[in-house]
Amino acid sequence: MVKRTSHQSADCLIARPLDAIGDWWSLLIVRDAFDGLRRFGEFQKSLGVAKNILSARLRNLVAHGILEIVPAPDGSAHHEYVLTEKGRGLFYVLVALRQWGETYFSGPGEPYTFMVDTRTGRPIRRLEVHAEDGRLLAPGETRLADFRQQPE
Amino acid sequence: MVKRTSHQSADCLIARPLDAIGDWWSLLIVRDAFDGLRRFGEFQKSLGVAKNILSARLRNLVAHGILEIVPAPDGSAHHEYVLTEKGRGLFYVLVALRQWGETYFSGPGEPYTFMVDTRTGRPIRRLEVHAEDGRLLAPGETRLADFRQQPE
DNA sequence: TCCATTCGGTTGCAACTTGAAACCGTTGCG
DNA sequence: CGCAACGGTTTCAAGTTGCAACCGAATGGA
Repeated sequence: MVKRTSHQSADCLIARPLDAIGDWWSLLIVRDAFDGLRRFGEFQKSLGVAKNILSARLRNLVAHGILEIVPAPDGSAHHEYVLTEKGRGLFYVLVALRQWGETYFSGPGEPYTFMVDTRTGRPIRRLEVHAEDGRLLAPGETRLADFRQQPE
Repeated sequence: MVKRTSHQSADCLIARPLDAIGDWWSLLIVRDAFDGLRRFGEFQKSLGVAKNILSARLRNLVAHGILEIVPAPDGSAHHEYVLTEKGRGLFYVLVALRQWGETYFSGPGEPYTFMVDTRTGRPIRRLEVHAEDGRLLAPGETRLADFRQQPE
């Protein structure tokens, strides 16, 4: 997608995930996959993206092990795209993005939706970052550490 | 950045944050801002991005209220870019991305870094999604609900 | 004081990417 | 069979990216 070979950031563990995802469309595809969408046509209708772009993004997501192609559920000759375990790991990224969106982008009067617990239908809690000892950490109360600095 | 006016997804609360951020570079800029970088040149050196691109991304982040320009700390005539409250809200997105990266992209033998509590130097906990009643929710155990379906 | 260098960009331009539309083989279906 | 829908690929114009050159203001040094 992007030529990341040239720009070796100190922190590849943000850049490489971003590179694997590919672009914004891909993340919206993953979101739709969480919503149960599986077929090329479903994604295309939901996102309104050009078919060649969708095709390329799906191929990239499969190549990076985020989606996988499963033969067919109903014996149809068409295949479907489903999230892998790795792909389901992006759940937390989507929750974080969505809560940020809820906080800063939900204008009044808009069709406001939010995430609820499927079982109870009640809203989920906000994400929190906790220290090992359980203390709540605010943005900025963390830093990056080399593994050698860590007691194991 | 991207013409999102035409593709009205059912769930704007993922798409609009993505649109506000702009692109991958922008998220790396925000990450660097969390690491304490503030100056144009610092971002440029850290990311290795072309100056016109960096310039455009910084302008966009400021326009969306994620960064703000502050005059100068040391009386210098140059200004600096710092995270706003809204920008600091992206912390959870970065933590989620990074934990996903740690899980699936840290090859053995690589310079492995991870997030630690600044106070204790110990690793932070993994993000979790909790229901209102505190139950731990796995990926897929949530759905989107319209506010009208919600008891208040 | 004067010159050189760094900082923080803008501009020009070639290469690449994106996206709308047309096309196309296969599948499902009456 | 015939025909529409599915799941793409191809084409091509328009837009974006990124390298490199440039540039003015601020800083530093002799």
